[in-house]
Amino acid sequence: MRTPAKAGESKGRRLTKGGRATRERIIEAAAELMFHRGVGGTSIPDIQAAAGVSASQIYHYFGDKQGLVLAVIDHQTDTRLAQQRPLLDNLDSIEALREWCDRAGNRQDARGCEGGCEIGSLAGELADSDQSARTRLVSAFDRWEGPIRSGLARMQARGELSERADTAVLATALLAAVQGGMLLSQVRRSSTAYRQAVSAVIDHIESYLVR
Amino acid sequence: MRTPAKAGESKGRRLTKGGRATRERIIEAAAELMFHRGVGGTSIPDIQAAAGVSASQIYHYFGDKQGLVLAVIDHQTDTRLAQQRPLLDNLDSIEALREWCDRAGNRQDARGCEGGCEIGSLAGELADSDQSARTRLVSAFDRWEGPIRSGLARMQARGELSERADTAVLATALLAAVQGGMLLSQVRRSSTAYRQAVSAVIDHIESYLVR
DNA sequence: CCCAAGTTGGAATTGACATTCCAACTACGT
DNA sequence: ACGTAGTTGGAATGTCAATTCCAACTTGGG
Repeated sequence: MRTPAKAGESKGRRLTKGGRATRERIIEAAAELMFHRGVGGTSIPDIQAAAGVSASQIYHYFGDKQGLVLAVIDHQTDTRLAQQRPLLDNLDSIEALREWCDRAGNRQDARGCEGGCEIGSLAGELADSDQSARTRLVSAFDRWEGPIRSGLARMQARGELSERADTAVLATALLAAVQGGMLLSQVRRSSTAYRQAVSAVIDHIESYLVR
Repeated sequence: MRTPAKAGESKGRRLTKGGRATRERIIEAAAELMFHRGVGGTSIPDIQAAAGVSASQIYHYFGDKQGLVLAVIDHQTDTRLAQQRPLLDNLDSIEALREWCDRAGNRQDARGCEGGCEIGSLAGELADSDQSARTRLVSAFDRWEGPIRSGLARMQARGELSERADTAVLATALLAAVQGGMLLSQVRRSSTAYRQAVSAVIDHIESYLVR
């Protein structure tokens, strides 16, 4: 017996090929707008115009604005992580860590340091106001931090990283440096702070290298 | 010859004792609300109710909502920095750094990890949408980072910190760790990430200690 | 005491936004 | 081909926010 599946929840929902495409188009347009103007600064009419759809379509596929926001969080998480692979899955050397961080810095420069981290921005705006959004953001950060920790753990298992190193803590510290660095860069319109913050933490990780 | 001073700009403006009090009351109520609900989530009517003033008073003292937001940024910056003194002005030992960071962590716990950094939250929301807000946020972060760097520089001048240490970079890294750590803590509702992130950077600074 | 300037209340205006509704249209399995 | 279910357009609704206005009240200096 299938759950009735309220409108807007894609689970168990039947979508035609066109429907799926429309749904995607809406999410992408919304993600883009929300990244640049914030969730609160992005209205449904804005999204309608950007995606070229009517209001009823948005409500048909997402139920309400909050539903759309949740979908945007998941979409940004998937997209961002996919973008970082395969680097993200091979962070098991200092060079790999530096390369990975450097890529994000270049990306930030490429867009003139406008906007910070796609996930971090959503987090700052939604963490306190939307409980279900916060939950998804928790898992977004977990999905991000996991591969970092795994890479460090592999280095440690191979004996390259001292046993004294707490890979979980180091992974958290690096993710925090990325987030904080991005925020400072966004405000200062220069990727320098990001690069310095991240580099300092990697230097610290490097200090745990064996021999 | 005095500039005409448009309404809402306090410079050169004549305020009675009561006027100044009202102005302060509005800023404080607005700061509180904006911290909890975000700038976009805080309406003028909300502020009216919280401060116990009428709409005309807000517009009389600040011109428009943006003017009020700018005042809130400055207020939060002043308040936050004042709150951290005298610790902030004496960050010239590893213990002092740890103590200072620890205080912020306890503060975060005390409020159940709701809300992140007062300045960082404003930064995330306003950096891309309000140019003049961004400018003030730049100076807010500079006023914050300055004392950190000064403390480190003093340690270095005293010969406690290696010449190889770049105090400016380390100060930026620490501030970024604070910001990123606060964001993660806010999302995860646990100060652990903040403490770990900040602790890792201080460990790194410690590695530059001479002998 | 008297006026100019500062302060306040509260209603009115204007516009936008989230959301709903329903009628028309289309795809697809049987 | 047929009908159910999915899809779409676009107008209508109700709410609420930002801002303006103006008249009345207070204060402080001369």
